[in-house]
Amino acid sequence: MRISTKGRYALRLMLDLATYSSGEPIRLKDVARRQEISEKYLEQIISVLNKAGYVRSIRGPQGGYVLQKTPQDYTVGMILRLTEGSLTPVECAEGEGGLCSREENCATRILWKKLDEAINGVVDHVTLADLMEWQAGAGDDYVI
Amino acid sequence: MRISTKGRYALRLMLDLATYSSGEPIRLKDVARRQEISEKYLEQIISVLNKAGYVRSIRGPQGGYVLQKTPQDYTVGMILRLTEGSLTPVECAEGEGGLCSREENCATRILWKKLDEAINGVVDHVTLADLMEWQAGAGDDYVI
DNA sequence: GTAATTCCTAGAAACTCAATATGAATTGCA
DNA sequence: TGCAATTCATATTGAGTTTCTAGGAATTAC
Repeated sequence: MRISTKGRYALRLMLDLATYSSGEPIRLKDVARRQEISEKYLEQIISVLNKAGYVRSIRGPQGGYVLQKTPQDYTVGMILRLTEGSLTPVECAEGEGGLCSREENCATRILWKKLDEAINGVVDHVTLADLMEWQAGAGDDYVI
Repeated sequence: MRISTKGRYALRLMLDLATYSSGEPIRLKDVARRQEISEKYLEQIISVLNKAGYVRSIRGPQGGYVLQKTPQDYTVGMILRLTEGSLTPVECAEGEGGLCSREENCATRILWKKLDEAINGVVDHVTLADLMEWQAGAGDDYVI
């Protein structure tokens, strides 16, 4: 039950854009160098974020990317779900059901729903702005 | 970030053994029929549970499996970790660290630790006995 | 001794992951 | 106007994982 590199890199990418934001567009090459991630792989990842309107791209020399909104407008859940797909641990735990004949009286489904809620409780309440604060060193005593 | 069928089947297998326990050993063939899971696949899964001492096997005719302990002695976390491997969402969030050069001031690591705690908070507090109760229909108003 | 069961190992088809490769499109600037 | 820097789009690939299936060996109640 691992978060893939795609989701993790997307998060670091967005956090990098937030951290090094200065009005000027930020080149992917610089993100790749700072985060030690392949630039080509980052291209694929940011393409998803771009199509979703999470970042704005400027082409050509002096081009790059900027965040579309402020860091507190992006939850970790938004970014992970976009790049990673659903975060629900079991398919039958999302939506209203109808996927499984065993659904009535299915004890494990109740379990998966609880697990889903616990995961959402974290990812939907932490924002890029929180990550920036934690980065500054105050992370250990932050409580959700 | 999905739980694989192996972990889910292991849980249903253990729950089935708990539910249909009667002193007599329970044949895998019956579990397979009730749970609609391939018997051959179940063999592989129960082999892990057997080696870990979670179930006891009786060979030969009238053979089968029985739970080694009572249902409240098995947490969902024990069963999933055994069959699924670690449940930690990102490798660097388990143990004491030393895996990553970026570790100091790594905001995302703090996030992954929080997510890990949230997941453990569910799986380490729900037992097979809880699942049995939920199966009986009282699931919806159960609160951890 | 036979049939019912568990036990063991190998293999295979499909899928996912984590990139890499190649080149086209766009555009600021000399 | 043309060059170079950047984003954009698509295809491919190698490794690994998942989810089984296959075949048979070992054990044992009757």
